[in-house]
Amino acid sequence: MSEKVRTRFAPSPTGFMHVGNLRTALYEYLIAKSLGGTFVLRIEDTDQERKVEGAVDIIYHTLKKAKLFHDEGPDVGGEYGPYVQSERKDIYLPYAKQLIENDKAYYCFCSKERLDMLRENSDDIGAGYDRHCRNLSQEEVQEKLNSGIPYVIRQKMPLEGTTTFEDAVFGTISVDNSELQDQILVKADGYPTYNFANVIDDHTMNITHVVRGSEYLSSTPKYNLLYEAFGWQIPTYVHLPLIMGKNDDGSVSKLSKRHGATSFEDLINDGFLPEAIINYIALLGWAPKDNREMFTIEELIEHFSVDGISKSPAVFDYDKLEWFNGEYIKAMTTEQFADTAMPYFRQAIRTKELNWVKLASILQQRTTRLTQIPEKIAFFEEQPEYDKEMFVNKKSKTNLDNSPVMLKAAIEALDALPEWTHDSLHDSLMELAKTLEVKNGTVMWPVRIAASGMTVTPGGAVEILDILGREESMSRLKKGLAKLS
RNA sequence: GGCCCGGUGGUCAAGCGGUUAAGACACCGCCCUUUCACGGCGGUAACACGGGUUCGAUUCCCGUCCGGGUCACCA
Repeated sequence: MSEKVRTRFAPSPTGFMHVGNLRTALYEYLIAKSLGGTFVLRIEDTDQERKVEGAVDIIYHTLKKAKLFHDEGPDVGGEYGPYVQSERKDIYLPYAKQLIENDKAYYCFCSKERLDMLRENSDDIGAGYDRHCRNLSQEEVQEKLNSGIPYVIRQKMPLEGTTTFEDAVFGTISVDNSELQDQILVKADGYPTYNFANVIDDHTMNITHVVRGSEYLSSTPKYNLLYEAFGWQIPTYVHLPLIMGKNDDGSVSKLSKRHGATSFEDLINDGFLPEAIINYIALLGWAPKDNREMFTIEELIEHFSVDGISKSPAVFDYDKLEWFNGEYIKAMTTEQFADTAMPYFRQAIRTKELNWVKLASILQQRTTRLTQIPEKIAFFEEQPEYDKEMFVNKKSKTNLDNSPVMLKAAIEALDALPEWTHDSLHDSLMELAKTLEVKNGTVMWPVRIAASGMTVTPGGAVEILDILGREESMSRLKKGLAKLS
């Protein structure tokens, strides 16, 4: 019984990775790794109509960026392949036939039109299939088969009794069998449905823990019946609470586009770091024993356990994600930050050659999303038009009268500077404030405004002058003085 | 609508019969400070409701209400 733990991530290639899916993958990975097990990637592409070009690559790419490395899968191989359902097409039908022989499934020749009619004519939303073909005689079946009428294979649900299963998160759940529909196992095109393929694949791939969103909770009894029909060992079910989004009216519903970014790619494009995303979603529906919040993926493996998983749905909080992101940004070395921020620097600074590391150092502490960077530093490239009222600041005790005085004095002092460095600038301006007997802010404020044209800037006057360089700085300060006179 | 699941501050969440009901995000205030931010300190704010069980219920049971999920030849 002490078989090795195996979990699987089984996305269908739809073209993007919803954060809910990502979190499922994360937990599957964590369960496997924390128990010394194997994490498998399986592509569920049995719906030929919904195939999307390049979607599988997005899955590989996302998993890689999120550092959720699978041990087996279409791209890395493994002894339980193939790992793409469309390539396993031939293995499902024999199992379905076996079920038919054992009276656990049956051929159904009902047309789609008949099914549609059934639905339309029923006032009960949950009426479902009327089991029209359930009791066809062997001869009738053979006759229809021979005449080539398209068919599907349906599961024969017990008409009475209850089905009970254990879930590692939700506990014991029982459902009356009368609630269960004779669901389709094999579609008319010969492909298995998700529900059927899943059971066959999970069993043949030796999956021990079936981890998925709680939207599958209500179809789990059908799975159980299938496992029982085959006489297979039932896996450990781990159903995860759903990730919700907050609607404008305050209500919540399954996280979707209207709530904001919902896919990993969207989040990355919004300036979030993969590590921050992973860290945040790990805590959405799971809590460690202690109060810890910051976790690397390795630390998650160490601390994760199924009993920390919560039952109630969680609202995705972009604010908290952003906080995590800021923490991860601050934790970088300046060089690392300069490196990852470079594309955003380039977006704003096209012509000037600035000292990127210096720029990075003043930005790092105040960046919570990479996408904020360009607008914050655009003034280095080109000074915006600004109003002279910006020189007025109560806290720094500056106004339209003393600002030009301060500016003029600063220009003279800086002009006399033998070298243009952060320290020399700092000392010179501080000295100036002392000599003029004003508070530091009174000289710093006008200088910073003149240098940047902005009331809020990354870094103070000294940092900005330093990065701007002597020539550009002096030019801007003089322009500022002119504006005031 | 039937069935299933859930319900601790605005959000994520500890708690598992006796607590001043943690912590984090957000928000507010103060301090630091050449702006903003960072950082430090402090604050507002919660057990959905009604019955039981019990010496004692946020915790256990039942009902109500509210929320969510699910009822496809989609996954």
